[in-house]
Amino acid sequence: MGQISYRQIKEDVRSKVVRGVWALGAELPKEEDMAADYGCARATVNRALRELAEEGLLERKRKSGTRVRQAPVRQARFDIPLVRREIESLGERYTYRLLEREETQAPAWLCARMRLTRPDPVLHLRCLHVAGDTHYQVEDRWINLTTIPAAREADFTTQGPNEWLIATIPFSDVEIGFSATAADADLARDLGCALGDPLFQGERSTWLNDAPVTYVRMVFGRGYKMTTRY
Amino acid sequence: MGQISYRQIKEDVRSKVVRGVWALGAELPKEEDMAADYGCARATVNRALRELAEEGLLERKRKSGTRVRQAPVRQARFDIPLVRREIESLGERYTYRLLEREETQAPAWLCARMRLTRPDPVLHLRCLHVAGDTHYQVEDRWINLTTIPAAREADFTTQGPNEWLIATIPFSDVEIGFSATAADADLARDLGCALGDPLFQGERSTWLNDAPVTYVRMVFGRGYKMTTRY
DNA sequence: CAGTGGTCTAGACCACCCA
DNA sequence: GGGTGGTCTAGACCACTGC
Repeated sequence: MGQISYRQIKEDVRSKVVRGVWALGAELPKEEDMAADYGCARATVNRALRELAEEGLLERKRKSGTRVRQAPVRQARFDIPLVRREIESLGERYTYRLLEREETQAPAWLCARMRLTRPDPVLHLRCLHVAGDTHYQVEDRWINLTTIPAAREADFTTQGPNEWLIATIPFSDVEIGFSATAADADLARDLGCALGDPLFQGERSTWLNDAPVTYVRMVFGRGYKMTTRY
Repeated sequence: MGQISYRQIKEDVRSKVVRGVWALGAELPKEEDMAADYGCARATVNRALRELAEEGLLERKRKSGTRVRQAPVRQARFDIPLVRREIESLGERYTYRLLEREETQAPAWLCARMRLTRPDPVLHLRCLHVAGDTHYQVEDRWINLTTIPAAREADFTTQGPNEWLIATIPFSDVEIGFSATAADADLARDLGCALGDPLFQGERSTWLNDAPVTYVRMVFGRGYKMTTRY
């Protein structure tokens, strides 16, 4: 007879919840008893239950025990891949183009986004990522030159700033947000859509130990949908 | 002297990566050696490294060892709370209104979304979630009456279908997606925005062991942004 | 204060996978 | 084939928290 794995226990518990054996809010046996039932060590049950709790299915408290969450926390995990990889994994040819490059001082709205107290010098890049013939994403990138002076010397005409940054700078904190926006004249031109079209956009600010690194606004072509399953 | 915890090891490793002690792509010592360095059991190091790998910072392979990911997988986790809780946590008063209710057969596009082979009978609800005075979200809900016949008897005039479903039906599989859409006449009226305004929307399909449960389209009021940090 | 989960240990065997 | 991570065990002590 083989040992039971924590994965099997996870599946078994999940199934019992889904089948209604354990209703929402119901209390599960304590780890020790479950270990005896499964004929395994408590640590094995512990790992299974701990991971299910992390996934949001269970709720655990010392002393009071383990119960099925009343309102399962529905948390979604999205992979945020490199645009290039995303496009290549679609089977399309990836093309990159630098549209604009300027050195300037951080405008007020950017100071707010990057939590700057002074208008630091920044490198502003505007890039286009193309999938096959489709204009896939416009990347509006702002790099803090006080934190990352090396960005001044980098060549962004063949490699996107995202890839350069990832390969060069580690980061410690990230703030990310998704929303809808209307295509302005620039976006309509660069993404090949109509003025005012609704577009999906992501914004991300990155810090390295409180030092502001970069802010990026990624606007996707019409009809883009960010999906996941679990 | 106290024992070292797996959390401390996680922080230490994270810090070494961020400080560049271990560069991107670099190989870490093997678990056994690290355990000796930290003066703890291998299982403790294992848990720390395993979790860091799960978070996307490290990459582990049997035989070849543990290395720092070249392109840290940037995965974002979003909590998908109940609208009511989301609004209440903003300190606003939550109001709910049922706008429309009809029993019908699943149209073709819905069959595709819910992976139906036949046009099952469905309950279609259109609801409004209000935060204070602001029209926060329009919920377009379709419940499969073959899978969930009890929905026919449920009263959705005071409680939103989302809350009812969560309290009533477990689920096993979820597909979720976010995108941008333009306000049509109905949305403009219900959300109090202009025709054609760009709106952020989420869609979610849910199954219970391959049985289609529900599909929902949630369209948020102007300017909504879904954010997270890590 | 007592019960339950949280974590650590020391050791073992196994599975995978690169060389 | 051998090295590395993956997992399990049996036992221990601890930390939190409801009673």
